[in-house]
Amino acid sequence: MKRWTTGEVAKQRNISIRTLRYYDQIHLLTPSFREDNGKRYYSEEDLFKLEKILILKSLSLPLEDIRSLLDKLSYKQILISHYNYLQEQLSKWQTSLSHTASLINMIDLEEALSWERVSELVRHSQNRSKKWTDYFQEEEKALLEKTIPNLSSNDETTRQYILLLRRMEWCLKHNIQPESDEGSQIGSQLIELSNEHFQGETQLMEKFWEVRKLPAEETGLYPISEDILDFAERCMAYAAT
Amino acid sequence: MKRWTTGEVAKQRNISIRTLRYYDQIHLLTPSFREDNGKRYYSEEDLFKLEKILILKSLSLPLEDIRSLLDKLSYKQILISHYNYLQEQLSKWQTSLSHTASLINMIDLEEALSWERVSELVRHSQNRSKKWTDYFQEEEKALLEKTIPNLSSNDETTRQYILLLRRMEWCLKHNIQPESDEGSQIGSQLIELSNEHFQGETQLMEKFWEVRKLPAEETGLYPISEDILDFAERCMAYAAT
DNA sequence: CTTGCAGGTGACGTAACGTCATCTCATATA
DNA sequence: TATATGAGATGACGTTACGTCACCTGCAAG
Repeated sequence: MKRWTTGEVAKQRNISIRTLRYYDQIHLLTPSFREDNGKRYYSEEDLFKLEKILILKSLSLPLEDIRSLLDKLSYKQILISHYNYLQEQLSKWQTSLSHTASLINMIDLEEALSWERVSELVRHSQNRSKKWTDYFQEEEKALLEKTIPNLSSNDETTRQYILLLRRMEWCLKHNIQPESDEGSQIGSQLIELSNEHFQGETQLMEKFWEVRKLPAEETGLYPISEDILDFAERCMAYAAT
Repeated sequence: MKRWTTGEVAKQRNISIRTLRYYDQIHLLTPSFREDNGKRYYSEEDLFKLEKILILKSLSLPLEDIRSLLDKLSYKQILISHYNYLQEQLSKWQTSLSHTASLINMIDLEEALSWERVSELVRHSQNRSKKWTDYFQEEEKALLEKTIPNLSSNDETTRQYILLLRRMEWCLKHNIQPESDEGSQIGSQLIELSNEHFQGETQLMEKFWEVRKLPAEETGLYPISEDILDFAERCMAYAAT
């Protein structure tokens, strides 16, 4: 019966030897064999168990929960709770990301950072933090019924639009006409985007309007005026020449 | 000149007293005044600084970085690095989320958990972890050029479609006809979704095809067959009656 | 005089290891 | 044969941003 040393297992599964020793220490994964000198040897069964552990770890489950999962196998309950937890985390990181992007863009536009302004928006969307055990009482329906509104507006297309919107704002501020190199660039990018995901002017504008609500509502920054839509149309007209 | 005690500040900014003491301890925010008995008193200026700290903290910046940001003010560099870091984190959580959803769905379908199968997909998308200092060398262009592909397919619409796809798969497996209550439900939800985001059959199918590549590619599970598209059409036809 | 409250200071605990420093044992080499 | 090397083992401390004791103090109310 083949047995593997810590080093071998570590290399195989691409984890550190320390990790294996730690798992032994907390009795998550105890090797089947131990030589007199203390060397650990892992059986095939052990490797299988390790496999499970790594999978569950990849779900960002805490090791303690993994341990109870491994034998008690009340999979579903715990996985659903975990799913809800992940969503919360995700939206938290998502908020951080969009705030960070906002700050970067503010710097880009060489505005002084107006802390009061940013402060507002941050405090507005402050995350009341829960622990994932809190979700434990929720029933399974949570999975199916739960909508994920905080992720709804973060596809690549939207981001591209936002970037363009910012650029156009900058142009307006600096009195740069749509009939310029910059305007032509913006226009052609708008057209490209529109070709990529839509096929008619109508739908582009529709998307535009959808996006338009975004920055004011979600980031609290850069409310977008009619001027910009006008500017956009002129850019595209100019770029089309 | 007004001065605030720890308790007052804590209540105002909705943080714990311990947090304030900790910030004092690590010299992140030292109150301007100190009574003989040791009581801390914060000035208006202190509150302003605290405000900045809380904002930066909401970007999930580590406190040490916040400290250096507060005076050295090399905002942009550090924010961009941080932005990249957040993206990495986000995609990591995203992966966890979709893996978790996959596992839950496997349980839903009452299949035995085939660890080997899941193992494959987990190992396939194993995150080589970097530290966010690694990004520090990247230039500013990273922000503009960086695409965000790992988020591109996680809007609400897509998720709804995926849920419906799973349900239809389940129906096919259990020989439930599109001309049934279940089928009618699915059909009307499909129509609703389609009305919500598109206005024609053509575009619905387009989106469908786009989504179709998803599960096989991203989750590695449940490759979707022509049968399902057929099933979908019949559901919608039935629901329309 | 006691009670309560609002403040203070250590000190330990947390999750999942990374990173020493130090030790043992077996093998390969000079 | 003496020794250098490598692969293993075992503590023990460090990490982050605080939460949570235990215990002390000063001040006003009952």
